[in-house]
Amino acid sequence: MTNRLIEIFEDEKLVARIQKRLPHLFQLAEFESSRAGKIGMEIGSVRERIIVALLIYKFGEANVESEIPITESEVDVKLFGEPISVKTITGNSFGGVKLIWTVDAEKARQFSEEYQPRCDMLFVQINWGKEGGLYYIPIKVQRRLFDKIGKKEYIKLPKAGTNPRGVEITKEALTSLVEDTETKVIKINWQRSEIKFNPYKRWVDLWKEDRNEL
Amino acid sequence: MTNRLIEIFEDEKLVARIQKRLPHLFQLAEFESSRAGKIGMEIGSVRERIIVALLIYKFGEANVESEIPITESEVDVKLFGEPISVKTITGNSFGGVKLIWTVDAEKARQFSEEYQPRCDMLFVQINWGKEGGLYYIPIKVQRRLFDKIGKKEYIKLPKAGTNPRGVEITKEALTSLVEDTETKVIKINWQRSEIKFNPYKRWVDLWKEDRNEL
DNA sequence: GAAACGCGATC
DNA sequence: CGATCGCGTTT
Repeated sequence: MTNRLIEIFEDEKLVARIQKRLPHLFQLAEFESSRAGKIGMEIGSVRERIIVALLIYKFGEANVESEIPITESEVDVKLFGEPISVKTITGNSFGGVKLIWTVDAEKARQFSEEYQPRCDMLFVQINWGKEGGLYYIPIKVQRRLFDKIGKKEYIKLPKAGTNPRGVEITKEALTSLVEDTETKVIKINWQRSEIKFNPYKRWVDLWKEDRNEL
Repeated sequence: MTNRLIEIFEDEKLVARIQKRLPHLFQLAEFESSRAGKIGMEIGSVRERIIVALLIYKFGEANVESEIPITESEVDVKLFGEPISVKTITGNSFGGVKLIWTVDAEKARQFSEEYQPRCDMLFVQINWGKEGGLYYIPIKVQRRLFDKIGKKEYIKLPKAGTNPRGVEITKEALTSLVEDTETKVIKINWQRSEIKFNPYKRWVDLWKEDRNEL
């Protein structure tokens, strides 16, 4: 199977559409995943849905397998049968991206012993008011770097005595992946649009509504 | 400040509305928090929004402070200035409810040394096809039990060498809280209604849409 | 009942 | 930077 993800990056009209529209869609996602203006980590799942919808838009429902259990490790979606992991992060730094959401010291160490890149990755760097991008990091790029620098430089274990959320890829490794010549990117200028949103209104209306069937 | 939460449980029309409508609203929440029919833990935040909307519906926006950062520990909302924690769980057992989402062994132990109940609790037991309920567990009930049985029987630490998500209240403690004579309950018969939902449709439509401003 | 697992922002 | 924290379901 040749890799089809690359077609997104070569489709000029689609690239333009992504550049125009992704910031707006991700902003909607923020409203729906926030409380008191602070974004929850579950934003990641909503953004993933937006990226999967992009795959469906480009390749058609028949070629996008989205029926993957929500707690499946690593794989989020399959395109023409090939697994893809979707990861998103906000800011200038490439630090903090989790490979697995495990904190227990022994389990984390065990993971790091067994880990090997297994999945193409779609990585979105959000950077409001600045530049970021949508990156396609092929599995072969990940493997090449992993084999070159080794797990000690590639994987960052949760620090004991603190309150982390999982095992990370090091900032240095992710930076190398993103800069690799075989990594594809669509640069995105993250401008906000104006949106008003009240997360409770919908539910208050449903509580108020007079309907006999409910 | 006398406690106003109790008014929900004494308002017969509201009780009837909750019994009729909560299952439907929580079912909507499930669709929006699922992938491949499996529910993600973030369902808790959506259900919380539904419960907060209920407070707004009953007491008015002016008396419900919902502007609390999403990563605030323990407190989810304030009613007439009093903090409330909202917790939800599915099933027959009262096990697995987290007091804090910390797994690191040292931090978890430290939490258990310092913990004391500080918040009224609204607890929803979902039990599809069976009976469950919406419980109001006053802080004084929590404190009385905590002082009686002690932290060792009240708090369950994450088990080392496994992959847990945090520090729990023991099943035995939560069962006692729920059965306390000062705990209020609205019994709920969790019947499902029929709903169709495609989590990607909305986003695919937004990708397709032809709009110049986007 | 025990053990598995998802999702990064913020101060 | 280095530290903090939210949300339970499923097999």
